[in-house]
Amino acid sequence: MHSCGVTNTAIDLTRAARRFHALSDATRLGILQMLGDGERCVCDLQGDLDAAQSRLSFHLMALKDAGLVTDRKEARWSYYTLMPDTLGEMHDVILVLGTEQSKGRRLKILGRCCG
Amino acid sequence: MHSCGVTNTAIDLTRAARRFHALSDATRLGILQMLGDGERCVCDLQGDLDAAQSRLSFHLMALKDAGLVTDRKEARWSYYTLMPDTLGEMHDVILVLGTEQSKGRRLKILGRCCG
DNA sequence: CGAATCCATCAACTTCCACTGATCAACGAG
DNA sequence: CTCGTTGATCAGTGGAAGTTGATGGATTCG
Repeated sequence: MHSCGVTNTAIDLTRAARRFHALSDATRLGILQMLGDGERCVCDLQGDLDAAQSRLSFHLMALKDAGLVTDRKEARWSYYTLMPDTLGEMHDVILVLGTEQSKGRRLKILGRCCG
Repeated sequence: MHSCGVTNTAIDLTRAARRFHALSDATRLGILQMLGDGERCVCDLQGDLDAAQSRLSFHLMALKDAGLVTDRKEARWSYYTLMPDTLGEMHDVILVLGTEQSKGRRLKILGRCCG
């Protein structure tokens, strides 16, 4: 699946583009950052990100469509969580992008990782 | 700078968003993929990506603005090259996003990487 | 039940992107 | 010098994406 094994892998560019689009907004990145600490309900995010409710809902939907988060309803609240595997896939796409054929460059990008 | 060391690092979300935006288009990802094999002139890309010249120019500009590629002029031609460090930074942003405070989750995303 | 909270959804509007076709500057070749 | 090639840039256009404010459904609490 997604490992640092960076195989040849013909990437689905359209799919990847859609996902990167989900990351191309500061509000959405802010949401992901908060979710990095664990599950959050919308009202929490609303307070911390100082965003109108409908705006937040819009961005959460975008993240959900991209497969970057999931939601869960409990009582009145909707809780959102990261889907770490998707971030993992995207991380791999970036690695592959910089490297395709050249193993040498790959290691350079990886830095001291996977050394 | 960008290493798998994934430090705390307050990320500049706006800057990151702008960069991810550059990756949010299949044509641009295609360009990056081709540049993974090494420097290319615009006319090469044009042939292989089957894109109109002004369209290509537009996307190359977007990639350049995002710091993902550089260009070099020689005679009649413009040659474009990847800037691997920028891809490296973005790769780190993704890692940090999934992790912020939680070291445990970080390792999970990294998979077998960084042991 | 009635009031309040949480959140998704909708319509209206604005802003931003991507694409096309045209033009133009730079360069090299004949 | 003239012509063909390379590629940047520009104006115009259609459509997608983001924002706001309002509405309504679901749920909880008094």
